Amino acid sequence: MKDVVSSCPIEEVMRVLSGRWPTLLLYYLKNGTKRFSDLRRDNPTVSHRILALELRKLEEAGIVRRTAHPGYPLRVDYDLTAPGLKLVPLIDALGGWWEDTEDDRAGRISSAVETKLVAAE
Amino acid sequence: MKDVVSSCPIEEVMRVLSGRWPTLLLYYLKNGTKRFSDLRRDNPTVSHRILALELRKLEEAGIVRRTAHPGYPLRVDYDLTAPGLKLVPLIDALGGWWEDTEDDRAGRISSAVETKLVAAE
DNA sequence: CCGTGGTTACAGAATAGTGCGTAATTTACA
DNA sequence: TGTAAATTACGCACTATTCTGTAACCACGG
Repeated sequence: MKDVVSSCPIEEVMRVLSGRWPTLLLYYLKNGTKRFSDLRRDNPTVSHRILALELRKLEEAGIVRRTAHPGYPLRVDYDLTAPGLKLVPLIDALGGWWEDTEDDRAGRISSAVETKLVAAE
Repeated sequence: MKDVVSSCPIEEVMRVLSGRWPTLLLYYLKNGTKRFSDLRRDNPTVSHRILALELRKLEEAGIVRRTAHPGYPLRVDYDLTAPGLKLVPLIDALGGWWEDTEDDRAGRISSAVETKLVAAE
């Protein structure tokens, strides 16, 4: 995949929010600080490797803050940065949109454009 | 992977918006109706195949409307449905968030904004 | 033959999951 | 008392799955 120097910020946002986990992690982190194992419990379908990678990606994007406490057993906290917190309502808005428009999207009654290949006879 | 019947709508939204193209297509379609070849021109890095697939995904999600005009040479129009139009400002908001929080995300100095990156170009 | 919108077939790239290893301290238990 | 096992947050190597791209083909009127 080429590294196009995208002109629009939307492309850049999606570079970090794309995928199944980023928004979910935002969702769980908005309730407050969580540890690695908490996040794994919150959503058991993500593998530890991917969770670590996704968290690092979010950290590098400045959305999540990682705090490693010295000593053993290791303890690492994750929480949202200020930008991360500001992002949450936007993500929620997307979820709201999905629900609000459910009928409209599913029904697809949008118009009388039923001109479907009338090649029949 | 398993098909977890995701409890939260956010996961479902991301299922359709994830990836590089969906939001970009939204972006181009918000200016009005476009044909397949227009969209290819708008954004030359997407392959023929992927564009067709992405458009179909968006159509199935009820975000984009496909209108095939009978006759040859083939002609197909794409435009946003009502839900799709409502989605646009939300996507824009994400872009705005990305720009607004740029210093904060990059600098990660959550209390003071000191050096603004001067993009000299 | 060309151009349009789309599909299929195959290949290669990207992404995700599994399982093992690590570190220092605590606990388990004969 | 000694030794083994658990804990926590990963990293690494390997495999499995999925995604994306390329190329070719179809339909048809001109």
